[in-house]
Amino acid sequence: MMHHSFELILANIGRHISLTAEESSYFTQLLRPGHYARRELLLMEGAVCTDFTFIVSGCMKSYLLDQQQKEHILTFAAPDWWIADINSFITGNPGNLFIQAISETHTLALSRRNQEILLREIPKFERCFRILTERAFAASLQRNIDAMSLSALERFEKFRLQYPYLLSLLSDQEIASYIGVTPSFFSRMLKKHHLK
Amino acid sequence: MMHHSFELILANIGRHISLTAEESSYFTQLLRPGHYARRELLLMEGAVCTDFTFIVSGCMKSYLLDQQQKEHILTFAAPDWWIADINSFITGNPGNLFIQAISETHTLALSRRNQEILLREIPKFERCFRILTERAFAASLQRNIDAMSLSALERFEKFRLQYPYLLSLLSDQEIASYIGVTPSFFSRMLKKHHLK
DNA sequence: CCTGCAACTTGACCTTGGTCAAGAACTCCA
DNA sequence: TGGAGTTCTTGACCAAGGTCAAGTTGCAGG
Repeated sequence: MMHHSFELILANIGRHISLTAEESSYFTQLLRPGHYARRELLLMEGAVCTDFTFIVSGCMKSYLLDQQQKEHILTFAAPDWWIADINSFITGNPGNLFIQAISETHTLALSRRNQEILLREIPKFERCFRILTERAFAASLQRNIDAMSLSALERFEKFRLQYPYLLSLLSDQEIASYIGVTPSFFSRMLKKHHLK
Repeated sequence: MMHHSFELILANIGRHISLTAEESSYFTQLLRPGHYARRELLLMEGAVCTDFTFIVSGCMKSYLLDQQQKEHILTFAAPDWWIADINSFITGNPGNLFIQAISETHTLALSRRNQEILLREIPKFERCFRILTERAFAASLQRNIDAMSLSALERFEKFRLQYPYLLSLLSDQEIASYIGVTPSFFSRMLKKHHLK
């Protein structure tokens, strides 16, 4: 069963580079399994994000609180995705994001220190992380584009087409926060367009 | 003088990895110098972005036109920065961004093909591009956060503090587009707050 | 030096989405 | 199974920022 829990992450990595059996086990032994209850925090504002975290099951979100303590969701992470406060992770400085479990979640964490060891011992992981980062970067740019050029309704339509799986896991508030509107406006919008 | 034109890019790379003299010259010979007049396009919507482009002097912007043909600026690139339509570059599909020179600009282009050769011949460049991408990714996430949690005025204040150098090169329309407001609102905002 | 276009400004009005507060509807355990 | 907290909905009102069009200013090229 130990073996079983690494299947998803090895498949994830295997999409970008191929590993021998030894390399795979070297890699997996650098991972730290974690378990979070619904609403449990993985990271708090002001803490240094020391881990790059892979979601095995469940779902997490990263968000920040603005000056008025309003929550703004930056990303969701479903199974087979990674989550971190990248800015804090790469600089080593305290971050301003919270990361929280939306439902009961199993994770595998790769610490900064272990990532360095991994990259030194198996340099082809550089390639893997480059590709993962490129994709996440492209997704983030697209979100900037959408925020600038689409209406709230269009952003929601796009979200539901792109992440139908997440829709069922999230509260309306969370979807509203992600697309960048208030819960009350979101509720009105759904009603007006008979989307619920 | 050939040598001189590579100093900036070698310093840029040198911030992340160290290269021998041979590696440096292997790298620079994979670069294609380019020159663009003010307003000249480096990339058009619908074209495949085949190059990762380094700005030696001058300034460029990437932008898209929305359904109503309104321009939205995604990024600026001053000297010592890279610019590309990352999504098109990594997928090889036609992109939806334009890249255009704001002033007369000298560039060094690394094509996708040459990047592959470079990564194969000198694998430590994987690390370099991973780090460059991570930083660009962190900047993009921060922009998402700012778009969600700051007012137009706050976004402008942040922009002028962060990129004072760009302020002098850009028209008000371009700044307005980048911070995500119309030129007329931007003009009113400056006046209201005595910012000009 | 002048002209013609591009950039900026401004007025009047409009739209999208926010605020605050109160009520209705879930749910999750004890 | 029955509260106690969430979450969702809704009304009345508000504010940030957009639209359109008409000036004005500025400046680059002939």
